[in-house]
Amino acid sequence: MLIFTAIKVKMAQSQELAELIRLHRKVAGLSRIQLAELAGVGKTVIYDIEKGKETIQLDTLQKILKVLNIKIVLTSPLLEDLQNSKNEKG
Amino acid sequence: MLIFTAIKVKMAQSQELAELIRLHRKVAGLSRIQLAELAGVGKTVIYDIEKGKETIQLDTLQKILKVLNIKIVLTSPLLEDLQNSKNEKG
DNA sequence: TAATTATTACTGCCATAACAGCAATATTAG
DNA sequence: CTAATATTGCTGTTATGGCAGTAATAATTA
Repeated sequence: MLIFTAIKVKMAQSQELAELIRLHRKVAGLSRIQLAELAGVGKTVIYDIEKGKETIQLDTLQKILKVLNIKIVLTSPLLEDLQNSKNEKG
Repeated sequence: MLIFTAIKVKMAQSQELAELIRLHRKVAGLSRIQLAELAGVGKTVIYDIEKGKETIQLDTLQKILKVLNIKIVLTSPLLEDLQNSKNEKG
């Protein structure tokens, strides 16, 4: 488990999707095939993503992220404003 | 600008991508064509997304989100642990 | 109201994402 | 070490996402 220590720093900063997936998969103790089966996608997609492909489809990515317990959060100034004005009421 | 008030609640909860994009586009005062041109994608994609298509490609989505100033953040228990142990050092 | 312009909805075509299958490369057991 | 197993890397094929062009609809103006 120590092997990952090196990756950690890089990971947390870069947010590179490829390494994010790879790290989570490794920590979960899954092979690409296992992850693919759990996510209900082909094994090639896992390979592609970890190779850095950015043109994968959103729903495919979501299936994979779900298995790895990774959440996608969308934020924006507008959304934060809405969130605030909701608490304050208007 | 009040017209959006109704959407707000639904929006903030559902995080539905379609409405998220649509709202941001409207607030920015952009037509689909304008948004498409700014993002460097075809107009059809905007139409598809706002229609609820989930099989768009990640890079295409990112181009659009960038124009609308929406950020994608990925979170997970593992990532939070790494973040914490980084501050405490080990 | 009709005419004009802008925006949105739809369709066929082409490039390619996702797939299955196979080759190459670790990893483990004897 | 070799054999057996697991994992990863790669390729050809196929279904489809993204595109340009067009039709339909909505908004604007006279």
